[in-house]
Amino acid sequence: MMDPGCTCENCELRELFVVNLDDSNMNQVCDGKVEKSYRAGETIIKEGTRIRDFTYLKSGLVKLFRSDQSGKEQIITIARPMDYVSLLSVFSDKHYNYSVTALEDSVTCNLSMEVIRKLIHNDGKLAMDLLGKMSRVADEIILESLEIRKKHLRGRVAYLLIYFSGKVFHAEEFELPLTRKEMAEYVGMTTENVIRTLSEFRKDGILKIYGKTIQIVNMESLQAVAEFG
Amino acid sequence: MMDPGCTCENCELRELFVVNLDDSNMNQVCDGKVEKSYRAGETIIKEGTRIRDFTYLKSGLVKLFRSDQSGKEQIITIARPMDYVSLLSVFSDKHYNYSVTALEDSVTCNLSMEVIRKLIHNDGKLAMDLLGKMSRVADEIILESLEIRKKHLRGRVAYLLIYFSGKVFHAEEFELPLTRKEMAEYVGMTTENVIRTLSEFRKDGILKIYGKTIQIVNMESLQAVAEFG
DNA sequence: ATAACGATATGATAATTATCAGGGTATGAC
DNA sequence: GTCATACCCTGATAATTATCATATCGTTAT
Repeated sequence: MMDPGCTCENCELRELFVVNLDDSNMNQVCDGKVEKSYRAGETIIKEGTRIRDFTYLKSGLVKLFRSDQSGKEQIITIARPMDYVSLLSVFSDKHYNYSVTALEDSVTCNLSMEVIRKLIHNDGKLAMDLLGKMSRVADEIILESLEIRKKHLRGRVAYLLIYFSGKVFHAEEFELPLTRKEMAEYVGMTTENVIRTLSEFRKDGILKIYGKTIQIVNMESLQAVAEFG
Repeated sequence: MMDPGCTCENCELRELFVVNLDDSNMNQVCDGKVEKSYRAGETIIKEGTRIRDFTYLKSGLVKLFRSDQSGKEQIITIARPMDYVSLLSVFSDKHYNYSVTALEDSVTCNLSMEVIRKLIHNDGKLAMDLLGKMSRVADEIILESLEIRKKHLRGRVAYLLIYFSGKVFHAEEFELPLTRKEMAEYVGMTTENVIRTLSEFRKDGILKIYGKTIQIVNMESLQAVAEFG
């Protein structure tokens, strides 16, 4: 008999994570599954915590970051629905070496690492699937970081705006899910310079800014800045 | 009967890659195996090339890097023996998005991706092993890049010297396997400033420099610089 | 309502880093 | 041998970026 609380059969994640999982395995995963809701700003994972779950983002938006001794934070990446949240150290480490907090209200799906490990042992297709995903995610983070590193301040901010517009919100007008300070922590510059750069873009007629709401008026210019400037 | 050219049984890599591979699988891997030698400076993998092999570094030292349109190179990481060489995109991509060249004379062991894929399908232990390794390698690259990003020039150069001294050569005196230009490409600064910074360390009595040979005279100071300066 | 706080904003200045311009030396091609 | 080329080195200057000071705005706590 099925656990009545198990809704994985209809979960949109099934397709991604467990394309070819048969029903018996499916139920195994489901039994260990926990869904958790978080409000914007809430901590989902705290650096240093023991890794017990394999965590997916079902809806919302989160940031992965780490803090140094002095408490300053560096944002590693931003995860969207269907992304891993516990993506980096899950298979190589006992403890998280980064934190995760919700930027918007979010829901995660937590599967027991225990169960995942067993499944991988028995299901080669799943293993290949996971290797592919991990590989792609790591790849993207590394290339993005190299990309950002070689840009000047204007290019970095432009890059970030294009990222949100194109990859996250699919719109030329959107509400920034990050504070100016967080934007700075993401692309490695100071808060003041993020603000200054946004103001410049506004003066140049590239953007309109209403607090956290950004409207990209001239996408071509912005792209040119991201590319060269 | 065994292929007489197959020497995997005694290969030091066996331990790493195929700890629990049984003899039948072992032979499968061995049959598709090719060992290749490269001279310092030779290209091992060229960005954009189709991925066919799963490549290990058996001996030597190599750099992974990518080049932008204008031909400028960014070094992603340096791989030592027992490291993957094809580490990033192997499981997620058809083509390499980075190049690899030998810094010292090197030998690689190339296994057919085809065979690896099949093995993973059938061997859960191997799959977990690979997931763990990939996870660790990606983790290290990402954390290193964040680490370097938050340092000033002096800290970056110090970091690099400590890396070579501690992780690669296990000695306080060693021959730099990178040119000053490559060091700059690794830590994201200009060649001139790498040279200047090395000179400063020399004037401060932290290093002795004889061309490519570096002797770390005052490791405590160097570590302090890497940490704070 | 007011105080306290954090986020946004801008300007002036200082610090850091890149660029440019000029040296040298070594190495391999011819 | 000498030519070209790539590497190493240094100084002067320009460009970029961070820091510091200050002000406004909005939110929350009291």
